[in-house]
This record gives sequence, C-alpha cells and structure tokens, in this order.
Amino acid sequence: MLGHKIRELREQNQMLLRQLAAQLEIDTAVLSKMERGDRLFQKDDVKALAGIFNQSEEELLTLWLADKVLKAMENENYKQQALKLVLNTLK
Amino acid sequence: MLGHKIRELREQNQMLLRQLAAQLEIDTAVLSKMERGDRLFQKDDVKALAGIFNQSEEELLTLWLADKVLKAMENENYKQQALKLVLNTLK
DNA sequence: TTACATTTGATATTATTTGTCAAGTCAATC
DNA sequence: GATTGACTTGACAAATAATATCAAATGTAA
Repeated sequence: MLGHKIRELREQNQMLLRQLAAQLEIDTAVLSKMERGDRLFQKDDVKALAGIFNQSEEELLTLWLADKVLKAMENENYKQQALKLVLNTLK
Repeated sequence: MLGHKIRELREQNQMLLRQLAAQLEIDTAVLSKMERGDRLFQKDDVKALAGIFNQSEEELLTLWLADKVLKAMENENYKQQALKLVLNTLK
C-alpha cells in the first residue's frame, strides 16, 4: 500500500530510485523492494518521506501500519473476524 | 485474548499449568506466559488446544490471529485507520 | 515451615528481518 | 546488435527479534 504510493509520488516528482534512495540513505535495491511491496519501509524513512513529498505523516504512517498488519496476517485464515475483534477491543 | 480464554478453559477443567503444558509438550513457564499474554501461542498449539478443550479451531485461531495483529501494532499510532484500511482491502 | 502451583528473569538457541553487493532484466539509443 | 542507464532479483552476511530452557522468586494453602 505504501510502496505504491511512494512510487507514484517519486514518479510525479521525476525522481530516480537512486536519488530517493540517496536522500533516505538506503540502498537502491532495498528501496526498489520497498516500493514493490517486497519489504516494509523503516518507520523513520516513512517520516522522512512525508517531509520529502510534503505528505501528512498520518497518511503515510497509516499506510505503513496497514502493510505491517497485512504482513502479520499473510497466509492465515479468519482475517476478517480477527480484524473486527481487534477493532472492537480498541474502541 | 486467547491466553485469557485458555486460562478459563483450563481452570474449568481443573487442569494444572504443568498438566496442560505436558499435553502440548511445552515448558510450564512458557505456557504461563502465553496465558498471561506475555507471549503468543504457537499455531500448532492452538489447534491442539481446540482439540483438548473441544472448541472450534476457528474461534481459537481467530483469537490467536487477533493477538498477533495487536502485537504487530503495539506502540503505534493510527491503529484504527490502518485496521479499517486493511479490512477494506480484504473485501 | 513445607509443599505445590505459578511467575519472573537470565541466558542460550533459533528464526526472522535487514543490509550489502553482484549479477540480471529491460528499454531506449546509438 | 552493442552500449547505456534504470530498475530488479537473488545470494549471503549482519543485526534484531522470537522462542526455549532452566533456576530462582513469589504466592498460598495446609
């Protein structure tokens, strides 16, 4: 979810992967994987990205957390029931 | 969530921690932590517990997955927004 | 006090995540 | 069809986190 958003923002800004990777001080290969959803971003990088692309931290961190949750649940059954349970316990 | 349920079931069945731990072939100390919510159960143990206490796997695995999600989100902000996002992407 | 059930904390083991780098693919241009 | 540049992939190492094991601590009832 976040990877897709970042790729869009990067392309809108005509930046190369290696340019953005340099700003984040991470390896280009890793950023490629993050944008493609193979890896999670680091939380600090998400905050930096909000600054770089002038997006709200809330929006990007929400997407990031959603990715984390999806990863925690991948290959499991009863996802929806579990999510609803969690939502209810948070209320 | 699951730990609490298992403790209830164990006490209803007048079993000791070490008895249940023996059935699951895990250390008593570890089971204690699992029931108290300090640690997640192993998925295989959840399935075994459904058999031992004659509960539906679906119910217990749902509680277990909810615990996993809660752990993945602990200490983060924007939990509810993220969960709603995930729920929507699953639909 | 003793005996027993449970909890806690320290350490060791194992698994997962993350970083690094080289080689690979793919288009565009020459 | 060779070269260049952007991106992707996969293998391996390093760092981090999860799990197991065990001894000691706590709590409690007889």
